[in-house]
Amino acid sequence: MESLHETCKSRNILNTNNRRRCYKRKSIAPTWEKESSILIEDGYAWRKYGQKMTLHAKYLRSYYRCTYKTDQRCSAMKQVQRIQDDPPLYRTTYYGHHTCRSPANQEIILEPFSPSASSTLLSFDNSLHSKQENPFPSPLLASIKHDEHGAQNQLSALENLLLYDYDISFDYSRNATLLSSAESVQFENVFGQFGF
DNA sequence: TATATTTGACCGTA
DNA sequence: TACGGTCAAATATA
Repeated sequence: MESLHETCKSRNILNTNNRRRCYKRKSIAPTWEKESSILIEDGYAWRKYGQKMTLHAKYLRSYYRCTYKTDQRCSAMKQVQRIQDDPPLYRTTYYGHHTCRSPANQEIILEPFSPSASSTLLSFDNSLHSKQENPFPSPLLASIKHDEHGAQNQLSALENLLLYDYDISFDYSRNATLLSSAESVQFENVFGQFGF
């Protein structure tokens, strides 16, 4: 297989200092996508490598890749697009999976939910069939780690829900709602069960 | 000094 | 050819 560098050389495409650049663009489908009223810290180390104003968007789109992309060949990337101003709403799209083992993701400790935030919408791609394909633990699951005792059974039940092709909206009034299943089901006091 | 972000230009794809 | 994704030099920050 020809390397990118060799491809560039063979095509006479040069690099910096009067040289042109050559790179491959991703052609992969998003791993998953999330909309949130807050910019949730997902526990991974991201490095911003660009931002762009897109045609039909009112706000800049930011491009991030894993900090350990070069060190550990981690291919994870994400895009953050602000889609609404009031209330603030962001769409985060993830591409690829983290293959890095960094201090940041060996022990994921996330910020607690902001009480002022109204809701978080998680949407899972059809290709998402296992927990391992989730690019990072859900904020809910990560937060539950703080509760060392109990909640394991309930956690498993919720975890299973997360693995299905549902849109689940968690709000901070301690309710969780299935958004896209055939039946609209609301889980009362979900967070209460976990001691939130 | 090392690392991260900004920013304009380059490049691939539709 | 327009648009969006990426590069990399310049700049900012710790």
